[in-house]
This record gives sequence, C-alpha cells and structure tokens, in this order.
Amino acid sequence: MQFNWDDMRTILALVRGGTLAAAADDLSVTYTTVARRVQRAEEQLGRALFERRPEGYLPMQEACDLAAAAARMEAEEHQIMRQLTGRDQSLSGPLVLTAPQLLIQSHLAPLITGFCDQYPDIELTVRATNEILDLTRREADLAIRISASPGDTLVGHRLCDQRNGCFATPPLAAAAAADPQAVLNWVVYTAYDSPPQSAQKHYPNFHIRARFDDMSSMVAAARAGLGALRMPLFLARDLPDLVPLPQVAPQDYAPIWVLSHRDLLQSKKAQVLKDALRRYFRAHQSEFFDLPAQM
Amino acid sequence: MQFNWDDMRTILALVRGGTLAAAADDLSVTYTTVARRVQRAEEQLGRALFERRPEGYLPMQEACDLAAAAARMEAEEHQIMRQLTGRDQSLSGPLVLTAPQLLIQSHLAPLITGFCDQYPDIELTVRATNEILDLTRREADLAIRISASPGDTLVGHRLCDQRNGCFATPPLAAAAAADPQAVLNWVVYTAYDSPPQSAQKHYPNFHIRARFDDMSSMVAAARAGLGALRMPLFLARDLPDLVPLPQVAPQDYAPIWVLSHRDLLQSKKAQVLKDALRRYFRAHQSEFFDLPAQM
DNA sequence: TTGCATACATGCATTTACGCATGGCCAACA
DNA sequence: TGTTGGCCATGCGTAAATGCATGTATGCAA
Repeated sequence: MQFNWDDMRTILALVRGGTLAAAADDLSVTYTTVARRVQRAEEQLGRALFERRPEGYLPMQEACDLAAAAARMEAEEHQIMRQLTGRDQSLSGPLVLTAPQLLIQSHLAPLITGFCDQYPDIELTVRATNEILDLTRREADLAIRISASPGDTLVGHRLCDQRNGCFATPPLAAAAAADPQAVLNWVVYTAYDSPPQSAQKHYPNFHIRARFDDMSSMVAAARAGLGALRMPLFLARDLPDLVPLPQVAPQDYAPIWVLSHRDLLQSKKAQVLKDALRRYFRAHQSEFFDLPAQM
Repeated sequence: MQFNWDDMRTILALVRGGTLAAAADDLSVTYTTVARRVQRAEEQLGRALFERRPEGYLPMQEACDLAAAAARMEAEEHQIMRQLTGRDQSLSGPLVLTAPQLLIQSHLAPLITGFCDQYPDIELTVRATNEILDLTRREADLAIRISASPGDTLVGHRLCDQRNGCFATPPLAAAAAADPQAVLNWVVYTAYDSPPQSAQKHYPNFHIRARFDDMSSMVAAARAGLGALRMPLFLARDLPDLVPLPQVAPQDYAPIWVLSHRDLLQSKKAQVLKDALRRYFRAHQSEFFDLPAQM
C-alpha cells in the first residue's frame, strides 16, 4: 500500500486551484495529467475524492484532508530546500529576485546587467511583479519591497528612503502655476479617490480625468497631457518631459527594503546580490529622495 | 524549481537502507531506478548527496537533512492514510493483521478462514512475524501482541491471559517422574540460559541438549525426543505426543493483546476483525490458561 | 590464489506516463 | 437560437521512466 507522493501534491494543487486547468498550470503539466493522477489516486484509495462538475473539480472531505496533509509536506519541502540553498556557498546555479516592475524598469535593469556580467554562472531569474511573492514558499530568494517595515518572519535590510511628488507636462504645470484656482486635471491610481492633499492645498479645484491600476500606463497618460499625477520621485529622472508641479513639496513614502528568508542568510549567491543592491542604492540615494535638478 | 517528492522518498529509503538494493526493496522498484532517481535529484540540486562506495551509498550531510525532512513528510502521509482508513465504514478493501507465527499456526488459522468467508470483500493480509511491526507507519492495521502492557501510543484490548508449561515426550516424562534426581535433557530458547526455575525445583539436574531461536523448530526437536521444553500452554492442544512434566505447575506469562492505532478506532473493517478475535479468545480461553485434559 | 557473494555501473527493450488534438457538455450572452 | 468560452472526457503518438541483462570492482572465505 504505497501511495504516490506526487499524487498527493497533485491533489493539493487541485484542491487549491479548483479546476484541472488551474492545478495543471501550477504543476507545469497538462490538465490531462492532473485528471489521470487524480483518477489513479482515487483507485488506489478505493474512494472518490472529487465531484466532477461542469464548473470544475469539487473536493470532498477526504480530498481536503489529504490536501491539508500535503500542504504540511510541502512546507517541509520548502524548508529543506531553503536550508540547502542557504548552505550553498557556490556562485553558480539558480537565484530568484522579485521586485516591483517600476523599480526594475527605471533603475535596476542596468544593475542586473552588471550583476549577470560579474557572476555569469549564477542563473538569475527576475520576477517583475507588484504582487507579494511568498519567500517562505520559495517563490523567490530575494525580494525588493516598498513598505513601512519588513514582514515579521523575514529578515530585511533597508536600502533607502524615498518620496513621491506631483508632476505634469510643462504646459499643464505652467498653467496651474499661473492660476492655482483654475481646475487642474489629474490622473490617479485606482486606490486613491483624489489628488494628494499636498497638491490640493495649492490647487484646490481638480478634475479627475481617469483612474489607472498601472503606474506605467498612468505615466504614459500624463506625458500625453491627460493630467497631473503623483508618482515616486525615482521615476522623474528618466521623464524630463514631466516637471514638478510648482509649490507642491515631495511627500515621504514607504522606504525600499531587500528581504530574504532567515534560512537564506548564509547563501553566498543571495549575499552577493544583496551587496550589489546595497551599493547601488547607496550610490543612487538622491534619485529616490530628491527632486531632479532642473535642466 | 520543482523538486520531485518521490525523489525525496527515494533519498529517504536510500539513507535508511544504505545500499541501492535495500532502498529498492523498500520502494518495490529495482535498484537501477533508485540509482537513477538519486542521480536526477543530485542534478536538480546541483550537488552530490551520496558518496558511491563499494560497500554502498554513503549519505552526506545534505542527504541526511533531506531524509529527515522526507521522514517528516512520510509521517504526514502515514497519519492521513490512517485517518482515511479509520474513517472508512466499508467492509471491503485491504486490512492488515500481524500476529506471532505460533499463534496463527496453532489457533488463528481457522478464525481467519471464517473471517474471510464472512467478509469476502475484505482483502485481509496476515503478517505472521514475531517482529514488532510499527502500526504508526501503517505496517499493519491490527496487531496481536504478547506483552505485559500495550504500547503507550496504541490502544489495546486484552484478549486473554495465558500461561506456559514444561513438556516432554511420554517416555522422557515418565523417566523423569521415576527418578527426579536423574539428569533431565532440555531444549531451551536462545534467550534463556537454563530450564525454568519451576522445573528445576523438582528436577535439579539438567543438561541442555540444544538452543533454538525458533519455537516451531524447538517443538519439533522436543517431539523427536531431544529433551523437555517450556512452551505456551496453547501449543499443547495440538501436540498430544508431548505431555506435561509431572510436578511442574504452569507459570503465568504475558497476556495476549490486540492493538490498533487510535486513528483506526472508528474503522469498521478493523472493528469487525477485533470483534471476531475477542469472541474467539473468549471461547477458547482455557486453551491458553489450563493444561489439556489427559486423554 | 580462486571462487563466491554483494555492491555499483551501463546498454537495451519495454512499459508507462505524458502531451496533443478532438469532441461533448454547460452556462453566459448576443 | 446560435455563438463563444469555460470546463471535462477520450484516443493516439511520442517521450520518459522503468526493468532486465551484462559487465566490473571489492571483500570474504575456502
């Protein structure tokens, strides 16, 4: 009575995903394979685990329990893998970094290029996403995060403080400066209802032209003249066609951290990347904190 | 970076077994497969896990750590499997019973036959071994054990008390009775140095003809006239050519228990077998505790 | 030394698992 | 009522994992 462990992992993925396709995606196989593995597991156990429904596989109680056990097994796997990686003193093999898209596009790309040149045997994977990846689950080895504090279970190092500011195309900025009481057009992030208070103090009348859930698109819209926007100062360096709104001071924003799991503290690969990041941010500190000098 | 869980299980088996063959045996595959899985795992991790030696695979630190994690995963697997089995209210499918060889040969065989007739859909496996199988690791569902008390983690039910006595062929017994001071030949279990005290009281002069590590063989030798022996009373019923040594009273011995894991208490299959065992031992109690009536 | 047993390594044939493509079912929507 | 997109089921060809057979090294005992 030997039960295939990878079948347990498959059941876990299917309970998590709800459909064959989602589970298959998670496991990097086709859903055909998932279906067959589940079928095999059910035959071995001599009982059904899922209800086949048009909208997906509905896990029954047994499947949920199996998945819970598999989740604990998965935690064991992640832990030992972290420990093995952490003990690794080589400068070769895989290393995964996650960072906000914006940061990579605007600043980190050259650093990454330099790093890859310096350590050609390290197979660096960059996951440019704004989602919070789970370092415990080894979705990444190092994470660059913008937040007030690092998570509790992770160890972090503060790379630098940053601020954001309000920008617009030169004509828009000039018009606003000429008549602060006139209605000022804005593009805002979906999370916010209105332009920042610091801007409303000098430009009380505003009109929100559009909302965006993506900062890159928002910047593009602002450059096209759709309206003013608030954005991190570190974006300003590469956007000379956006100028600060006169009279609006930069505001403090969450600092930038580099985080890793405790188990990876000793990892040489993670260390050298962390060092490179620290050097970079120390050298470029002012780009994150100060308004660019007017040209 | 997905690591195959069954490769972890393979590493565990190899660390435990020490050689490819032992691990392969444990996993019910060929050692070729074990070797290849280990090779694959090492490639994926980018480091060696075992030293190949002429006397076997010697695990390095990493392999030991991996095995430790895999052992915890295995514990999870066993637990969930026990729970699923325990919840099973069907009277079909596999069920594993372990019991001492002697008990099965002498008494339980007809009970097992009756049980299989009554529940033809239960696929009963009987493991007739004197080794203590690990119910936690699902090596068996139910165990019949002869011991002073059930283990601490298991739940048990006392089936009956038993005693043992001293027996010999009729000529040998008659000769001893005629002259208690004469030298009496014995066959003894390897664990014991000398005949039981209860016998030495009346027959102080003894000579050990042979030692055995197997009770069946010992009985065969005694029947062939090699010497007297101590054996459980329950063996006497089927051995009319061995008679009790006169003047030697039966001695208390450890009672007989039926044990199961806590998780299996609710299992219908285990319940019905346990009930059958209890009925059997209640009905045949005296065969385990009393000397057979002389014919 | 010469078997002999036990270990690992390797090449080849087969089985097994897998991915792909097709088809059916059901719901949402025009 | 047709259409589209999301599911799942099934059949077929391929690729990967496995088993078997052979070869080699090592240690033990006659």
